[in-house]
Formats: sequence, structure tokens, C-alpha cells
Amino acid sequence: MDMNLNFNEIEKKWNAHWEKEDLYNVEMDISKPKFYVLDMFPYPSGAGLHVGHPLGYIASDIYARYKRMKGYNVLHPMGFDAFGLPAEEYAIETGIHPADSTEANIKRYCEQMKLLGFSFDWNRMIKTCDPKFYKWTQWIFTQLFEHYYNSFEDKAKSIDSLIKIFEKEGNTKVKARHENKNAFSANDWNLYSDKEKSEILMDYRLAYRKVGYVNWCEKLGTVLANDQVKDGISERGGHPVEKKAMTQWYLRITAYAERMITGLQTLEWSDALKTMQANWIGRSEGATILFDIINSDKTLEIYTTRPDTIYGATFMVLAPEHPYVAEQTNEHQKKEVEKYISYVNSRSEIERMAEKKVSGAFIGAYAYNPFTKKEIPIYISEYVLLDYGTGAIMAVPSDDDRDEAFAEKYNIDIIQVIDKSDFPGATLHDKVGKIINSDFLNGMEVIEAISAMCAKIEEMGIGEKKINYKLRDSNFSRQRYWGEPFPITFDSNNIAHVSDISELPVTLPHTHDFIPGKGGESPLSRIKDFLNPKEGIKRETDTMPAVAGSSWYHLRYMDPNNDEDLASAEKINYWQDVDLYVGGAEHAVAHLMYARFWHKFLFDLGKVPTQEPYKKLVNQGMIQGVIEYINLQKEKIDGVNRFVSIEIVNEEEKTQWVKIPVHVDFISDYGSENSYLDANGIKQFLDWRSAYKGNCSFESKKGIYNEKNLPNDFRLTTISEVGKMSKSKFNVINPDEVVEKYGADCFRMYEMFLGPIEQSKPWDTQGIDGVYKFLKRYISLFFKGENFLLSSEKATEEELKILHKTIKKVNHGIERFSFNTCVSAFMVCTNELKKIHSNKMEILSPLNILLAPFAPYITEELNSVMRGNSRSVHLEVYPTHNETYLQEEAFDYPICFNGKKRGMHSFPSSYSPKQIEAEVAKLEVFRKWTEGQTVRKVIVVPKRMVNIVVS
RNA sequence: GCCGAUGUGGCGGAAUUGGUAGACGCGCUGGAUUCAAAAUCCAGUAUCUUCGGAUGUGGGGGUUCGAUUCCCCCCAUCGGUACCA
Repeated sequence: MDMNLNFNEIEKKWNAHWEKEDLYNVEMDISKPKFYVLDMFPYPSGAGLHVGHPLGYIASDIYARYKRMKGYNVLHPMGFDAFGLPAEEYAIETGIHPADSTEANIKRYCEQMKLLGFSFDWNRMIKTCDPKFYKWTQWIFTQLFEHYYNSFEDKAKSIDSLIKIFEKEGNTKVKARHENKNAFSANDWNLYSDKEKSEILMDYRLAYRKVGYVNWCEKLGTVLANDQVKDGISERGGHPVEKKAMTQWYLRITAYAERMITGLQTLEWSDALKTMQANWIGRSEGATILFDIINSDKTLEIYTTRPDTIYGATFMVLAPEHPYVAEQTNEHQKKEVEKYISYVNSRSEIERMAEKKVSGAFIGAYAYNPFTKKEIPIYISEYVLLDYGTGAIMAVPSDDDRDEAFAEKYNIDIIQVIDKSDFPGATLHDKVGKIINSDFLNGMEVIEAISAMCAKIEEMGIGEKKINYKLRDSNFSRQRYWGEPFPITFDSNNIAHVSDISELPVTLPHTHDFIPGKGGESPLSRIKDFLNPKEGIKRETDTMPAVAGSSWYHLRYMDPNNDEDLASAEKINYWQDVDLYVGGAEHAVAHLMYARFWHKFLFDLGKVPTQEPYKKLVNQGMIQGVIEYINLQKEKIDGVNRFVSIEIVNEEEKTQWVKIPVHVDFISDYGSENSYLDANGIKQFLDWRSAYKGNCSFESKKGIYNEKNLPNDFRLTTISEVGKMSKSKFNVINPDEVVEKYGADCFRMYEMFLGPIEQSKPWDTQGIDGVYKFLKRYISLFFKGENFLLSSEKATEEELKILHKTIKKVNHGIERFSFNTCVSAFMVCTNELKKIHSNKMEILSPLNILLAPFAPYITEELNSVMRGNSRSVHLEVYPTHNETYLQEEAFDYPICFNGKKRGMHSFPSSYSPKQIEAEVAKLEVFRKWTEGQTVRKVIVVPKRMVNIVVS
């Protein structure tokens, strides 16, 4: 072995070795406790793995290796989230089939990941686009279709059992999550046609079809989920999005809203994430109240969280789309209402978000306030949303700022009903104060009044307590090619049927005609064999969204090749749930909500033994890239493009310049404040953007040059901005070159050394030399001169202290997920051992084991030389520290008076604080110091100080 | 607006969770080695200072013998979210 290790060589050697030995293969083993460490699997993008991806993978790998060495049976798999829009967009651009580009990207990702020495069990690799995998995604969908949510038992039950109830007693006694409120008897049910029955059942299913307003993106040719739309623009591609009524598949996630809220308490997730989820679900307690409409037999149902303020309700507001608008508007107001509705429809999503105007129209009808006994006008306004609550509100201008603004604009009475004078800091939203002007509620506190009013309306039979959620059922249809087909067929009556398990998977047909159809036609509808498998049978041609596969993939890793079940009961029972889940916070809502929902559903089916899929979750921060631009003058001068170094562009003229992004590969001093393009970089830039070739000038303090006469020391300073690493910003840094230069171990340790993994930070390689130096110094511990030489002498007390101190710090650091402090501990340890020229086997062997999860290659190599190729260092037991070596014989205690240091004294470190206190009192100096003062107390902080408090 | 997080040297960041703030690394300064460079090693590196100290963890107050850590108010940055009744 050579002291100047060739990292790339030993990486290749050990990778091959580990693969041959199948070192990281894991099987069920009931003799060991299990531990499941999971990374959010990546979407295999064309840009390859960038330096940000591995941040989480390295952390989870260290933890997985650590747990394995602690005696756990660790499941640590990796796979690919392979369905989705980007591959399809790429396919439309290039004609390359998504299956082919995805496969190529996966291959590249695998190679890159293997390079980094992760201990994944590659035998368990999964891809969501693999029919063997999506067979079970489809199967779960069939189960959602075949179940409804029984609110009485608070779990999903089969549709068959619901049909039996309908046949016996109709739907009046059924407590379930559904939308339609029409009641029917057993007799009614039995007389319904198949078509009618199927429509009623559809209203109960957990996977159902309905007409809904969806986010339609014409450019992408598909429907998008709410969280794929940002500011009225699609997250992917930035195209405009509009509301459109379409018949779509939905998943009744709202049925699980309550369980998803309560479940949060059991999770070891960050508070930030838990509140994000809680806000997304948006639970609110309130009541529905019925208001009679004057001169009509109809009643208007509203939802409010503040029934106590009903004496202040001076008008009603409906959503413009509310069904009553058409039937209750009187002749006189018709014109105005129609005008308002067309105004609302003309306003795009973006406009509505940008400017919130107070606007509305009176429909000419009145409602009867059952408490004030007054007739109050009914308005429509866009600030009331159709799909929240009942789509109608009682407006209390004294206690809601939107209602107040509306009342002011339309000159409606405002009646104060709450006296908040006892609560000076309280806002309109705070539920505090005394009720006034409210008859029987007068004098009550708000909280008290709410329950009194709830009781009253229930007694009067005009309303009831109700819990509402902001969470909406999730749209599950995409009119796209590259996704899981639905296991659904329609018969000649257009009744939907799910495929039997024997017919699964419904394979995605191979075609090159994957361009989205106009107006929401799915590409699959153009494939006749797929569309009409049999005479009179039509298949569903939409596909599932990308979140489908990732909602349950954690279970498939447990038993990835099972053709009989999504995973065998035995294996699910053994592996249970994910103990540690690591991934980016960008999936905080969508993916984690779906996964929790599906997991709970599978729990109801008895498929999984746990309520929650991911026990502990760590969100790694993003490693951002620096985007580099050069300045180009907007106007060409004599047909010449003028590029100017930023230090000579002055502030006022900034508007005359445009920023041209430059590929980071051409930049010198990348990531530093003074990054620049040198002459060579400019040449590369011109080869890359050949349109500028031969017609541009470059200017810096040095002077103006063209590409032909550029001096070698020319520098064009660039503008650096921190932003997401992305192919389109030309700032993706792949780990490959870093690994080639410094080695995988160094790359791993450097990424951990950057700081806490939860934090986002821009990538820079400024400090990587420090880690590289550390590794070289570490290796040099094992050498004397050029020769590998370790001493078998017994270790000294001092050496043992250094070792055990490090073991303690590293163990503690790993447990807290604070890997940067672990790396520091290794550096300190190496420096200290180096200083005393320690080269004892007894010290270096355990130290090497300690370092193994961080630097798997180097430690394996050293281990094999040290112990003669015996056993992989990764199969060793992780060292634990021995307290006795950490104790010092004596410790110098600063003696302080009221916190001020007055002297030092040495006490044996085995002394307890009490013993020290007694000893201090006996000291000669103590008497001298305390003369004439009262000693209030003596505080002994072990290994820190003795403080004497006097007054 | 609301919710959440963060704020410590020139920089990335430590601090055993209330106990000597600035570990470790980068950068910088000086030195050794070298014909020279790289590499390596050694020393120094918060600020002010009359060299005894004084001041310092975004700002202001509080609790405490003692606060980066706990409490209250304010400021800044980042992330999420928004007519949700």
C-alpha cells in the first residue's frame, strides 16, 4: 500500500468487491431489530445527479451504516420516480420515447450513485414506470374505488357492504363521507336502475368521478393539482392556467382529514412541516345555520365559525357560482347580477390574486335572520368561494374585515356585537371579548357564547355544529401519456368498472404519438386497441398523476419482486414502517399528504400494521447553484455586441444592459465574489453561443478587445446570483468531476462538513481542500515515512482519552444528525494523534471503524491492509466510548464570586459537586475572601466552575 | 396579512441545551523547509486598549450569581400560505 492513495482506483476495487460479496444485500431476519432508512427517490432528469442530490443520500447512508454496525437489520433501498411530465415534454421536443430517455437517465443516476459508495441494497431497486410496480399502484386504485369511508367506524369499508345496507334500509342511517344529501329508502334503492345505482355509489367511493372545476393548462394539455400551480401559472414551464369544468377522477382524501391531523402528533417531524400540513388541512370548528329566504320555500344554508355573532349578521353573501343565484335573483336585479357574473368570469386567476377588489351585486332577495327577526339582503361576491363550507355566508361586518369592507361600500348596517375593551391588543380574529346587543347572549364571553348559540340552533332545528376543512379532494386525472393507465372500463351504459386483479397490470401501450390532444383528449384515446379492448367496452384513457407511484413505494421495497401482492404480509409485518425518511422540503405537502393518506387507507384494509408511513423525517436543505451572467449592451454598436465587465458598468446605465447566462464550466473562480471569464473562458463561451462569434467586443478596465486580439490575462467579471441548480440555468454541477479530483470519501465528508443538512446553501468548493488535507493526514497516521507501519504496543492513557472522546462526540453527532460536528471531531482527533506521533493498532483500528460510515472506501482499504483482508470494516461493531477514559484525574476549577473569577483550585474529577462544595469551605483563601460578607450559596458546575454567591 | 424558520469574526459554521463564546475548516499574516514553486509543518488571527483590562452572539428590555441559549417588544432575511367565513 502506497501512502499516496489513488482514490479512484480503490473506489473501483471496493465497489467491485462489495458487489461481488453482495455486502449490502439485506433479508428479513427476526433475530435482529429492524431499521428502515429511506431517501425520497429521485426523478431521473436528463441533467444527471447534481451535487445537491447526494446531500440527503450521504446523510442517510451514514446513518444506515451506523445503525447496521450497531446491530440493526437495516433496509436501505433506492429507486426511481420515473413517470412524469418532464420526460414527456422532452419526448415531445426530441421525439425520443419517454421510456428510452428515462431508462438512459436511470442508468446514469445509478452509475453516479454507485460512485459515491452508498450502501443501498440495489437488488431492491424499483421504478414506478415498471408494469410490475404499477400493477400494484393500479390495484390500490381499484381498492379505493371499491371502498367508502364509514364515519361511524371511522375507517374505509367495502362498497359491497354499503350496497347490502342500501338494500336493507336505504341510506338514511349511513354515516359516510360523501357529497350528495338525497335520502332514499331500501325500496327506492331496489327500484333504481343500474345507472342510477352506479351514480349513487360513485358519490360514496374513495376514488370517484365527478365534474369539477380544475386547473387546466392548455399549453401542457393537462389538468394540474393545486400545488402544481403558482400564482396562476404552471410550476412546470410557467404557462397560464385557467379554471375549466371537466369530468375527472378524484380521491376522497378529505375523508381522512381528521386522522391526518391527529396523526401528526405521533410523528418526529419538524414543527415547521407539521404546521404546514396542519394549515393545508385547515381544520375549523363552526356550525351550519339555515336562513329562510323571504317569499320562497327555500332555505339558505351557511357555514360560520362564529355563530355567536349572528345578532350582527346584517346581510348574506353567496358565491357567484352558487345554484341559488339563478333561481332567487329577481327581475329587477337580473341585469346587474348577470353583469357581475360575467365580470367575475372575465377575471383571470392572476388578476384575482393580484388585486382583491371589494365587489359584488345585490340579487334582490332577502333572508330572514332568525334571531334579530330582520329581513337582510342577499348579495353575491367573489370573496365567497363555492367549494368551501356551503358556498354562502352570513356577513357580520362588525367582526370580519372583508364583511366590513363590503358593508361600507354597499352602505349596509354595522351592528357591534362584541365588546373587546378588556382586550386592548386583540385583533378582529381573536375569539375574546364580551357579547353585547345580542339578547340572551349578552354578557357572555365569546367562547361561552359560541357553545350557547350552537346548543340554541340545534334546539331550534335550524343548524348544527360542523367541522370544516380547507383540504379538497384531490384531482387524480391527467390527460397525458407518461403515467399509469387507470384500471377502469366503461360499459355501454357508461358505468365505470374496475379491472379485476387478474387483469392487472393494465399496461401502458407503446406509442410515439404522445402529443396531448386538443381540449383535454388524452393521447391514449387515439390508440384504438387500448380504447376498445372489447365490443361495447371503453377504457379510461386518462393517466394517473406523478404522485401515484410515490404514495406507496416505501412498501414495495420490502418485497420488490412479489407478483402475488404489493408486498407479502410477513415482510410488511417485519419492516413495518420507515424509521427515518430523508428528503427535500419541496415535497412537504403533495407527496407526504398522499403517502400518509394511502398508508392510512391500506391500514384500514389491514395491509399495513401502522397508521403512519414515515416515523421520523429529516428535510435536507437545497444546495443551490450560482448562476453566472455577463453584461451585454441592449443596443448593438455598428452591428457589434458589446460585452462589458461589471466593475465598469455604472448604476444609472443598468437599464441599458441585459444579463446573458453563461455556462458555469467556463467560469474561473466559480462561486467566489470575483468570478470571471478569462480569455480561454471567452473562447469557450463563443463556441457555445456561436451566434456572437465574430461580431462582439469585450471591455474591461484593461481596454476594449475583440475575440482575435484578447490578451491572455484579460478578465471579464461576471454577475453571480444564487439560485436553484437547473439545466436551464447552465449551473448544474455534477459530483463526477469533484469525485474524480478528490475521491468519493472526500466528497461525502465535505458535503457533511458544509453545515447542518437542514440548511440550504450555495455550492462552493472553497473549503474542500481542508477535508482533503484531513484525509491525507488521517492516512499518514498509519505510516512511518513511506511504509505502512502500526505498533502493537499498548496504548497510553492519553491516547485512549483522545480515542474515547472522539467516539463519544461522533456517536452523539450521528444520533442528532449533526454530521458536520462529527467531521470536526475526526479532524481534532487526527491532529491530536499526529501531534503525539501515535501509531498504535489499539487506537487506530477502532478509529478506522468509527470513520467507516463517513469514508467507506479509505477505511475499507486501510482495514484490509491492517488486518490482512479479513472482514469488511462495514461488518464491524460500531465502537462505543468508555467513560473511565474520559475522566481526568484532577480538574482546575475557577473559583468565582458572583460570577467573577477570583482564583483557581484543583479538585479530583471523581469528586461530586457536594464534595467539592465541602472542600471549598475548608480552603484558607475562602475564609479570607468571604470575610465580612454573607455567603448565600455555593454553586458547583462539574468540570466548569465553582461560584460563590455573596450579598 | 397570517404561519414557520433563521440572525454568532473576513467566510462556512461550533458551543455538552443555562456554565470560560468563536471548536473545526476556509481565508489572511508571519516563520521553517526549498535554488524556486507546489506540497508539508510551526505560530498568530473578534473588536478596542493607556497592555491592567474593557466591549462583544441583529436591536431594546426582563428573569438569573451567570443568557448565543429562557420570557416580552422591535428590526432584517428566507420559506410556506392566502378572500377558507
